[in-house]
Amino acid sequence: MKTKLKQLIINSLNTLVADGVLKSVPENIRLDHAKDDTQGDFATNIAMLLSKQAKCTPQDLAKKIVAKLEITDEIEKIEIAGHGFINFFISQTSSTSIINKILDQGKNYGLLNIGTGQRVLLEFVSANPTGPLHVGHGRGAAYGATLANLLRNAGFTVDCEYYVNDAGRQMDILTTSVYLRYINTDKFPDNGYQGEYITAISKQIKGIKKLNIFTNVSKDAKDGGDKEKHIEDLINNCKTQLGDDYKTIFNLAIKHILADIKQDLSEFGVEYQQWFSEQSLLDSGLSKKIIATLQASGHIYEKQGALWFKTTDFGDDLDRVVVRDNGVHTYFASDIAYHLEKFERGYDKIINIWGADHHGYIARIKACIKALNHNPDKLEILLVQFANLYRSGKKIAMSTRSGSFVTLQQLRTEVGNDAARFFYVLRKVDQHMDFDLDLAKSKTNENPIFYIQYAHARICSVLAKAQDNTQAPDLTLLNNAHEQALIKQLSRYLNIVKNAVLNYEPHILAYYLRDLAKDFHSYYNNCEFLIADKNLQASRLQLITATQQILQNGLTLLGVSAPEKM
RNA sequence: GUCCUUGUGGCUCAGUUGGAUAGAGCAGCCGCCUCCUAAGCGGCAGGUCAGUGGUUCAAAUCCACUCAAGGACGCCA
Repeated sequence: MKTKLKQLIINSLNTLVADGVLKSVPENIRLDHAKDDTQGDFATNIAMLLSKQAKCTPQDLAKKIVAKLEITDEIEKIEIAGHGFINFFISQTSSTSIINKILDQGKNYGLLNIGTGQRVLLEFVSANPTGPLHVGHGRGAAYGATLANLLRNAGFTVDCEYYVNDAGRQMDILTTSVYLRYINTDKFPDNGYQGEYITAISKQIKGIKKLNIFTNVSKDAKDGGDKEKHIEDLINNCKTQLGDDYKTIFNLAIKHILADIKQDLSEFGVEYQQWFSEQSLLDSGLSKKIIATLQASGHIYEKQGALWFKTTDFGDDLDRVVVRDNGVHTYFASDIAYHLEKFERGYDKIINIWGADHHGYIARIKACIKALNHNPDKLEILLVQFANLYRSGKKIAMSTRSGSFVTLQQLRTEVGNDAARFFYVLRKVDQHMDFDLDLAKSKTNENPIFYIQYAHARICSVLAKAQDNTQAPDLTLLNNAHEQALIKQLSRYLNIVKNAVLNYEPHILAYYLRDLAKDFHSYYNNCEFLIADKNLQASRLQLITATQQILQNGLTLLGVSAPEKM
């Protein structure tokens, strides 16, 4: 309908160009859904845009455009508003046709072909495997999974990937922490991982010697020493004294934690196609090879015993270290290799969803992509702001290291998967989010997810009670204000889904579903469906069945269930 | 100090990419179950869109500056 109208407008403009009124026709014509009934169904601002060119007032130009407009029977009337808007009123048979379209296509209604044939790599969460996921990760998980759904719905082939940081110092701290719990020392370091899950893992260790690894160790912070040095010494003792057993403990720890994370995400409806190990980049030598390549091409230089990437050549404000003077590769070195690897896998689009704290990394990652002769525009980095957690009106401080945090799993069991998925996605990602635990836990109607699901359940309930009706529906009977509002809302769905995916903004869909549910609840309270007039009943049931379908399709995209009963 | 994000009723947030009288939910007040699920509906009240200037037919939206909040700026991961 919209494209048809656009074509009619373009035709009209073209004849005006031929008549010498206009010089040229713009490529893009705005045709929006009007927000008010008095403004018709669609509105265009074209007359205002071109009035200067036509050297007349917007109103006069609008009149000329309308005069040249071919009237089809789908258009009921056309009005020119005071400012120069041209408002189109669509005939009823044409507007109700959306109902049949939705019913015909069912689950497939809303599929788009924007991304047909394009492959997307979507990386998200990628939390360090040093402990369970907490509520901050939950936001990235919900957003990423929903974005994947939207992209697939738009025709893209999407691979979701989790980058596992299973290399580096944090892994040593993890391993040492587990061992310290195993030997059950009372001298646990400040800088170790103190969560209870560490103790749980340590109980799985069997047949490894309990040694005193506190010999020749510098003081911890609480004794006036340096906590970094303290744990460094412990790690070294652990490694040298345990030998091969160290690796055993390491493997045990990471296996457990990863299994936990996978299960957690899976229960949250978040599935990955790939889990990419950082260690594999070191093992395969790819990391080393790339550094050599970059060194050969002059992008990496040596200073004070360390290797530096000249990211300033590509817009970064400082050069960055890739290999420390002790020979250890930095996290950044792995990241370069990882991203190169991603590019070489041949995706059309690479999307990273990062926590807002990684903001400083964008410039340097894009820099090395340029240095490696790839197109940095292929990589899109989306930042998700932190979710602050509030309990009893107070912000909860969280730290993985100290073990004081609310896990994603705790949140899920407290508020339920549906509410959690929806709540997370209800905010724009670049918006700081206050997650009020008490509010989310209180199962009242303050949570909009119940409102939407309730609308769906109500429709199911009505349809279940409806007896078989052989009467054919006559959609022209759907002419009261509630019905027209609902029909209009349904006709917005395609556009909503399109906007949500193009902008990577699932919240657009979330808000739409709430609006749709509102129109339905209003209809429900004002009109009866199961009535004596079987003809009208059949028509109304068609309308709410279409509504049910859209609610279902939309909720599915958001990863939320559409219950038949509540 | 440099960079990023944000600033919209008492609270939490939308605002279809520059459009028509700035919208929801919660909290407040007043109404609606003999009826398909009251987890619902209807109504009232509540705003100088942080501020100033600019761009144009039109600015919450774009530009500049100011103010305020949060974050990022390691040979950490």
